[in-house]
This record gives sequence, structure tokens and C-alpha cells, in this order.
Amino acid sequence: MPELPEVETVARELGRKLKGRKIVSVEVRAPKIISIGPATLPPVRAASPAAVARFKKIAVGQKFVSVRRRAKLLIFDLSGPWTMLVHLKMTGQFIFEDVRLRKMTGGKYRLLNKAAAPKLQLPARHTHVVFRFSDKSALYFNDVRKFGYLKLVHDNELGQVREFSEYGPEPLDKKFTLQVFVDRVSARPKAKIKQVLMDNKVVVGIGNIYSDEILFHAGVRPAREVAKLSAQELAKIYRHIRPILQKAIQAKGSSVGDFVRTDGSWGRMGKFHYVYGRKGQKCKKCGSIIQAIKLGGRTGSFCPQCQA
DNA sequence: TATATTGTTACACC
DNA sequence: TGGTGTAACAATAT
Repeated sequence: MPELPEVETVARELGRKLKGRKIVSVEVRAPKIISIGPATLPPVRAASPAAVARFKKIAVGQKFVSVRRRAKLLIFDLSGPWTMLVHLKMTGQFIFEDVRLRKMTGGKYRLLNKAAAPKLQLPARHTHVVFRFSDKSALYFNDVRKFGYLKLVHDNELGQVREFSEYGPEPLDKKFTLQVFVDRVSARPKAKIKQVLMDNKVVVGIGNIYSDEILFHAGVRPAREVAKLSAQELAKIYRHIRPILQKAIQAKGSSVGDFVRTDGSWGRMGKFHYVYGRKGQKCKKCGSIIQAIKLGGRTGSFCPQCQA
């Protein structure tokens, strides 16, 4: 489940690996994944053969300049006047294949870090788009659910991309102060705190995993109404947002579900989870049994002893 | 075969 | 009208 730390991990790793690499071919195995233009939605229908051809024509010959992140969206700056926006949604993955690795393994991709990583052979069953580079290396986009998307936007139209205009502040940004947090959260007095934390209009990048973890460390139950939280509780929640996200970035993300790093290895943050995905297990702090509730169709996990 | 999964949007309801 | 909550949607594994 890629959230801010996982997307940040992918952005940093790909930025390093793709910088200056020239695309020599693009293989689109699932047309519904790709689209062109600033329109809000990924296409419900698969891109037409003409759109696929256009996507390839735009991308081939371009170099990757940089990879950034805004909220959970990856932003690939291309050398020409185009930008590629990528959302991993639930199960999207990027795997970068170094040509040296393929040579070493006789054409079958194997991971260097065998102990910590799943075995991969690429392209895999759920590989939907492949970028190949002039030095024979390649970038694979995999997505079991096919909810993710790759969207090419002309730089002149970046201002019209609705994802950007609706995003709230970045939690790691200096401008995200306690005052900003309290103001934005307080605008939703009747909503439940977990749902507000996960709302991209309030603050971006926090999903099910990290909202659970932040609330555990703050000692606040996920279903608490915002209006009934004290100033101290709000401040405590705020104070835990940055450290938890930063620790997760240091651990290269949580490999829950399908998330892998760009070499196919797993992030290590899952080891540090106190409540997410631990329903029925003992709380690491007090030994109580972790409980789960449904909030708007989503599961929230918490410790009944540590969280009030 | 029904169900669970999650970010995001659509829409009904006060 | 706008904030709020719920359902729906994408596709697949189990």
C-alpha cells in the first residue's frame, strides 16, 4: 500500500537510476494503464491504439531528467516539454533492471539481495508497461489490480492537472505548522480523526497504514470526533506525523501488500508497525489485544488500552 | 462464488 | 449550499 514514505522511496531511487537515461522503446502491454493529457481521471476505457502509438512516440527518444513526488503522485520530468505523472494506487510497482544484473544471471532477473527480497523474473504476469533504455537497462511497471496509471502531460498543461490543485500541504514541509494542521483539521469538526488524517485536502500522503500508526503513538482512537479532541491531543497527533513518516522513509517504506523497492526488495518499516495489520495480536507496549473497526468501509486498528 | 482490498470520485442527504 | 457520510469503481486473489 504505497503511501508517502513508499512513494518517496520510489522517487528517490528512480531519480538516481533514471537520470540521463534515454528511452529507446516503450512496450504497452495493458493499454488501460496509460493516458495523455491533463484530464483528471485515468481512462476507464483502455487507451485506443492511436493513443498508445502517440504515447510511445512522445516518450521514445526522451531522457529522464528528474523524479519527484507530490502527495502520492510520482512526477517524472522528461527532457522534452513533457512530464509523466504516475500513481501507484494500491498495488503499483516500479522495478528497475540493470543490464549488468541480467548478464550476471543469464538473462533471468534475480535480485541481489536474495534474503530480503521476493524472486522476480521480468516481465512478470502483471507487468503492464516496459521502458527500455539505450544501455539495455529497463524499467518495469507492474500492477496486480491495474488501478495505477501513467499519464503524459504537456508542460504547458501541468497547471490544469486537477490532482495538484486539490492537494493540501506536504506534511514534511516546513510550512506545515501546528497552526496549519489544527486549522485544517478543525474545519471538519464532525468527522472522525482517522478519516481526516487520510484526507488529501487536509494533509497529503497519509493513508491507512500511517494514520493508524500516528494515532497509536498519539494515544488517540481512530474513531474519535475531531470536535471532541483536546488541544493537547491534536498537538500530540501533529507531533507524531513527521517522525513516523521520516522513520518510514529511512526504512525504505512498509512492504505491506505488494509494495517493493525499485530493485524488487522489501521495505523494512513493517517491522515497526504497532497496530496496522495487527488485529488480534498483542500490543507491543501493553500486551492488550489490538482491535479493528470499520470507518467508512476502511479498517482502522488500535490498542484499546494505549489509545483513549 | 462472494468477499476484501484502497485511493479517489460521485452523489444523496441534512 | 456545503459539509458529511456512504457507495461505487477499478481488477484480482483467495
